[in-house]
Amino acid sequence: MFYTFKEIEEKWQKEWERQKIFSVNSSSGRKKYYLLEMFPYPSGKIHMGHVRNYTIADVAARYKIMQGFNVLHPMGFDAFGQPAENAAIKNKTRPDAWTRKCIEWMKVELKKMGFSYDWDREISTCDSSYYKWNQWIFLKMFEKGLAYKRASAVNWCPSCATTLANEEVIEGGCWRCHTKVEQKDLEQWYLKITDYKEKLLEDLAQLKDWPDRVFSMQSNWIGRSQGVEIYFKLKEADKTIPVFTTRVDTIFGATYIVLAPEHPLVKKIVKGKPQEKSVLDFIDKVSQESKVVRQASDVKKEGVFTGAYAVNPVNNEEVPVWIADYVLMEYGTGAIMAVPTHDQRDFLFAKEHNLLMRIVIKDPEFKAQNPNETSQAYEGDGTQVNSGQFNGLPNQEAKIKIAEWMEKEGIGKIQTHWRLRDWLISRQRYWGTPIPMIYCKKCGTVPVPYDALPVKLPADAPFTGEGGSPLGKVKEFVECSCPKCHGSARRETDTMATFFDSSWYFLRFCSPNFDQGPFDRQEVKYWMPVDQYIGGIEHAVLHLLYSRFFTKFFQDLGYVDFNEPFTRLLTQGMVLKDGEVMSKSRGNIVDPDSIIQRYGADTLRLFILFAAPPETELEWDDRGIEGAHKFLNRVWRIRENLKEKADQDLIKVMHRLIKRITEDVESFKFNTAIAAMMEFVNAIYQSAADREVFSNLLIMLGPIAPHFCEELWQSLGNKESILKASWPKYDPALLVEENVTIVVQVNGKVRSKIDVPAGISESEIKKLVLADEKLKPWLQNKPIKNCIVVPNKLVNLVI
RNA sequence: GGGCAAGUGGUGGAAUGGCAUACACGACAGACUUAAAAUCUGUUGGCCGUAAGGUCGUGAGGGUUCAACUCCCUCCUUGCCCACCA
Repeated sequence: MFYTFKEIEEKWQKEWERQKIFSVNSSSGRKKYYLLEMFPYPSGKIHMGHVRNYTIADVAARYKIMQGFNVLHPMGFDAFGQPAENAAIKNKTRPDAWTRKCIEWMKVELKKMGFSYDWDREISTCDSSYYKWNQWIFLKMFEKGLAYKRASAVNWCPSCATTLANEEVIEGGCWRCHTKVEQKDLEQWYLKITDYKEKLLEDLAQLKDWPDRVFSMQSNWIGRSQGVEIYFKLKEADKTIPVFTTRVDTIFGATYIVLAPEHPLVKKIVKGKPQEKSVLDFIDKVSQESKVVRQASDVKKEGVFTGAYAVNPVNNEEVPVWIADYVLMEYGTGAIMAVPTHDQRDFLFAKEHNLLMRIVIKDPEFKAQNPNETSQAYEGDGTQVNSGQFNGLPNQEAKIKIAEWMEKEGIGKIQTHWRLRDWLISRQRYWGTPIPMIYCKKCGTVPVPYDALPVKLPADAPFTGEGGSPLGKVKEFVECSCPKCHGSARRETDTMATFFDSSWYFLRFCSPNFDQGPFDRQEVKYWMPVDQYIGGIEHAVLHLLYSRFFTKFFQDLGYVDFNEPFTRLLTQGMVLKDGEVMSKSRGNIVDPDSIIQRYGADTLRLFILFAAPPETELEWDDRGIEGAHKFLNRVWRIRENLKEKADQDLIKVMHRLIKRITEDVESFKFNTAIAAMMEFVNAIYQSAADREVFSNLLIMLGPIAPHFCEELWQSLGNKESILKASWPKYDPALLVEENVTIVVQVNGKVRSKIDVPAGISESEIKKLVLADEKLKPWLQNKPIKNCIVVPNKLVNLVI
């Protein structure tokens, strides 16, 4: 006999919607709880990753509702982006029509899962009522000098025909299509996220409930490194070359310096020298190499001598100036001091080109003082040698002393360098938020006035896929009048990166229809910050960093009174099939809808929570889903055998399990919570359960299998939704056992178990243990050296 | 190259100093059935043993401890992040 999941699920989905049971407002007297999942890109179908993400969140939401919280649990769509445009090119549709259809399909599937969303708050970033506020935020940033336009070498994806942010380049390829990224000189809009680098790094410390992984990924990405900028004077010209180092303790071993080939000084210092031609040839060669090739770590380090010399300021030694491909213009000062004995790259380069080496840090384990005897650079700690007045100091101590001394002497400056770059947000794409800027021949770059927002995206544009901004081809869009002089002017035709849209959507959910600003400050004050955020680890750097940046910006504007948007973060693991990530290209996709058809949403929810803890990878198993379904049927049948009065022992078991399940659900250990419920059900089958016992089981299973439990709850005669029932409490008095089983070990090995009354004294336990017949062969009258007693648990006899 | 995480039965996993393998899947057996499915009830880490029981066992090796999957050190493997970053 099976429960009829299809009818039951449809019935309750309709009922929840009719009652508007998940609609919330800020005027409730209850304590707020804001639960948020990373909103999806509307591709049209939900996949197992979505199911897992949203099921985890839904259990938490329903649990919090039952705990009496005022739970905000919204859903929306990150609707701008390239796939819509690509689909438009392929299927000859319009991106907005395609996107809206996808959203409708997706909503149907999300609703079939029974998720507890407040659909009244639904937002789509492609609605002008949303992206109007993207433009508003952009203008505010422009006002504050945080949005600016500059020409520079940018990452360019030839396949997507658009620029990419640094964060969107993964191993030299495009994050979306993996095409090798090229460098292109373009004038583009940037956001000055670097203004917030210190705060973004420091405030990570507040995020105690974030996974360590995300924490370290963010701090790696921001990449603070402390060191010294050292000034090397050029010998023949009145010029100084600053270099940056984190190893100022090795300065006395700096026997040459190396500039990046693009370094502006290079061409000046080689002028007229015999080396001029070889240097220019080398620069030419390097410039033709792509960044990817150049950054591959196995490539041999190449370089040439410039013919110039500089002076090492600590010992006035003349050192040759080289250029080499392994020095990058983008990092530090674009020039390095080379210490071949204590840096492996410098070592290889010096060997190749026969450059002077000098040991300045003595490896405590290694006796050689002659660099020729070493086969690699020593990068560890040691004692200073050949380092003038700093000889004999441990290098870590010398690092500080040398830096201070150099600052005093005016030959160096203690400095901090950062890896974080400004955020490039211009995209040469149609399906995004138009950047609200106007170019006037007379007035220059002029922002669109606030009251002229939104700058609406024209309904259609010619997509050729050939690159260049499609908006540039829409005459009615481009041509406009200058807000200042009213003369003829042109609009900016690039659109914003879609990560802009998702950097503040969590604020919009607090007041999704507010039209006086991006959000209602009172509502935000009530709901924010997000108490629990749930999503994929793939957003650990991009989206989470940008959202933190926006939040800090709003704080500086005085619009919010907190500095971090997400108090707790849970990053759910991926769903695998046969050990591999489910993907179309691998052809190992399991479609959630087919599982819902066959077993129902409740079974799918139960399985996906039971199969693995939320943070770890989950291996999809078709047999496991059968098991989950069987369990629900087993619960269903309990109702037929309810007794007038439950067995007293079962009640005790129940209280113990209420404790365990509550603790597990509270800490998102849904897999063990379900295991405990299964034990509970096994205990019921071995015993006699009554209505109350069964009700408690239903309430606790409710967040996991909501339709199923609502139906049984109603069949017990309850008039209101199970969501209005309060979470069961356990009676601590019933947890106390009269007898406990004590494990008896001899020399750490289990040899016996004895039942004793709970809470008896150590000496009584010892007496009982020594009387135990089972232990006789092990003890054999050997003297007992030690006896460890762990109350109510274990005794260990050491002989 | 650097950083972080993980490694437990046939499988997913549980236990974070105190009985290793909870719970489930799978497998095997029994009950019900003309039969099958479903359901219910058992058994199920390896080795030795008819059994009682013994013994080995949480990637490998070492250490701390009365006691280690758990803490420390070395190594191996896998995954993720960063990376000619000075």
